[in-house]
Amino acid sequence: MGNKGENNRQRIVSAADQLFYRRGYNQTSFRDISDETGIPRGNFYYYFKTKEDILGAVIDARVNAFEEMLEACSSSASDPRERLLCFTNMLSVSEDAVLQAGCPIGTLSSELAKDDDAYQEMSRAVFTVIRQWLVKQFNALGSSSSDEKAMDLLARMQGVCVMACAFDDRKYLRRSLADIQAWVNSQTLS
Amino acid sequence: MGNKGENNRQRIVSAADQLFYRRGYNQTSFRDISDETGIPRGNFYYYFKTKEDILGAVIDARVNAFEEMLEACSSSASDPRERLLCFTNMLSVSEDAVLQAGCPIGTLSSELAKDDDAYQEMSRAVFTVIRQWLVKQFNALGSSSSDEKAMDLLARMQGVCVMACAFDDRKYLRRSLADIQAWVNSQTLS
DNA sequence: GTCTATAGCCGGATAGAC
DNA sequence: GTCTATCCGGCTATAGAC
Repeated sequence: MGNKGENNRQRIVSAADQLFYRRGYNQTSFRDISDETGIPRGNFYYYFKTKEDILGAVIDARVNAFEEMLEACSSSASDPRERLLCFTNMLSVSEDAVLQAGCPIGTLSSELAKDDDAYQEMSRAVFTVIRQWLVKQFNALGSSSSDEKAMDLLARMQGVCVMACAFDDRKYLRRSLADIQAWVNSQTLS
Repeated sequence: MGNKGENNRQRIVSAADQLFYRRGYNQTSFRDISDETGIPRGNFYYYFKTKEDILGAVIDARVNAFEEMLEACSSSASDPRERLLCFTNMLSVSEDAVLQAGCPIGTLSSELAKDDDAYQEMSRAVFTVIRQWLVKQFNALGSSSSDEKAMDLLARMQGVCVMACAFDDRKYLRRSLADIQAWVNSQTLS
């Protein structure tokens, strides 16, 4: 009952997470994950039944990571606008990664939409966690149609990621984040 | 000197175009294109040296198709706002496809960003054609910072495509297109 | 639990007959 | 120009020793 196995499992998920982001799910092979972790290819099947199962574990890990991040934003301020700014600031913290590979959630979702349908529903979970948290913040601001605003904010950030990555344009990314944050600040507390 | 060869070449590019859109570039095999066209796999190498060359031809075809489409929008109206609305209406015309596979330009760009760098620059060409046309229209409206507005409009449309596809949400897509078009209409002719 | 070897399949690419 | 047969390598997945 040692937890060495759990360590290895986590290391596989963590490496797969990074690789799925930087190369894409379909373009990441077991060999890549093996090279990254030093764990032999054959061992993966002790922890996971299929590659799809690894994808599921990666998505679970991302859901957890975003839940923690959103919780941290919730804790960092009581003003919902401040919380929303904390969330959008992700685009600044991850600037280099966004320019190179886009948004991890958006690009995975777009990729999986072209594979089997079951995959796409898995990836939607990450968006859903964020969407619901955003709805809470807009509700706290007394907004009408909070879900629409949540979707609008998500869409705006996704669009900025797509374009910033497509043109590898750091200035555009920074300007657009500033625009988004100005919009958030304009959301009045009724 | 028959043009039968040119026909086959076009049929390959056309089938590849569709498949790259619906399944992704990396997930489309020569076998897929062969099944779709009835042209044997081996023949592809008479028309193209590598799969990458087929990608190049597909991107060229898309550039041409968008140039024609934008030209049609230019011809359809003299009011730049009307022209911009004509362009954004693409999201309505391609509703089903967008819900299933996202934006053909954006998703290809995101996919290729994770492959070799050279690929990504190829795919940027399609965005660039549209971007320049949009700048012209905003200039005609007397806008300041037309390029920023062009990028903002593109980003907004990209974001809507990502989210509409992720949630397979037709209502959201329609509402967001209406929002975008309202924004276009609010761009005053100075 | 860990590791090696390998099966079985499919990918892009090539050779060469017609 | 068209088509078939095939090479070679990489992929996921499995078998089985330790």
